[in-house]
Amino acid sequence: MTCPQLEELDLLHSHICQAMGDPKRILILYALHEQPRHVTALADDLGLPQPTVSRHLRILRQRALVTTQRDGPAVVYRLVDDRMIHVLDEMRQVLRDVMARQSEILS
Amino acid sequence: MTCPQLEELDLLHSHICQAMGDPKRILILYALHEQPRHVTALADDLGLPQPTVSRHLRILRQRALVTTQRDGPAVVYRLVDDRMIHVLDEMRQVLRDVMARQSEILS
DNA sequence: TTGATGTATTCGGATAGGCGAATACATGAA
DNA sequence: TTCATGTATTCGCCTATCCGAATACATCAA
Repeated sequence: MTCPQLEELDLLHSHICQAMGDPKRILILYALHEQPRHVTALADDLGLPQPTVSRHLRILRQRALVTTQRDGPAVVYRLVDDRMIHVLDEMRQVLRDVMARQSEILS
Repeated sequence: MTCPQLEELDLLHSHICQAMGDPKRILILYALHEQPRHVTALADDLGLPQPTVSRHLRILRQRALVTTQRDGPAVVYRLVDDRMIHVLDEMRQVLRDVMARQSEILS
């Protein structure tokens, strides 16, 4: 890499964005913000297959966005930091504003 | 898609995250926040090849994160909305906090 | 129209990411 | 230990992403 500014923190930063760069993972994050949940509960609530949810959760855990806690044979997933939801909300709001401005221009 | 909650806005939302999910694009966004720039200036300042920067800029433009303005044969790129930088900063801060908490636990 | 400058695209190859289906693994109760 | 429940992983396949290198395209001045 010839770009000296690409340091470790930048990589981690982009990893976090990447982790949120899948619509199903965004749904999972919002669902866990609403309430920590077992994998199966999450799968049922979102209408997704359990292995799919489990795979996405692994990614979110590797990126330190969610954490786990055993509950008998089940595993409870919860957000590590609720501020990430705030970040997502802000992003969503900016997106909405930009879209609104664009449709103003087009009309 | 069997998941009814996966609507258009969710897709756009994840597209934005995805757009920021590359370290070079994060650098580009911060550089443009500092100052709008030509493609070549951006490439020089970041130490990246011009075609690479151009390709990344196209992605950022398609996702409505940056906008363009001709300046003779050159093209000036600028951020559509500076709040996206604020979002990135917040994300970075949360990341830092989480990392700090983890190293506390490990020590 | 030609040349200089600046920008965008194409091509090919390598890598990563996503999914369904099947299956392996872990935990606790009986 | 055995079973039931819940979770994680593997496999094969397909698609998406990224890059370097080369090249095409756009704009303006002369």
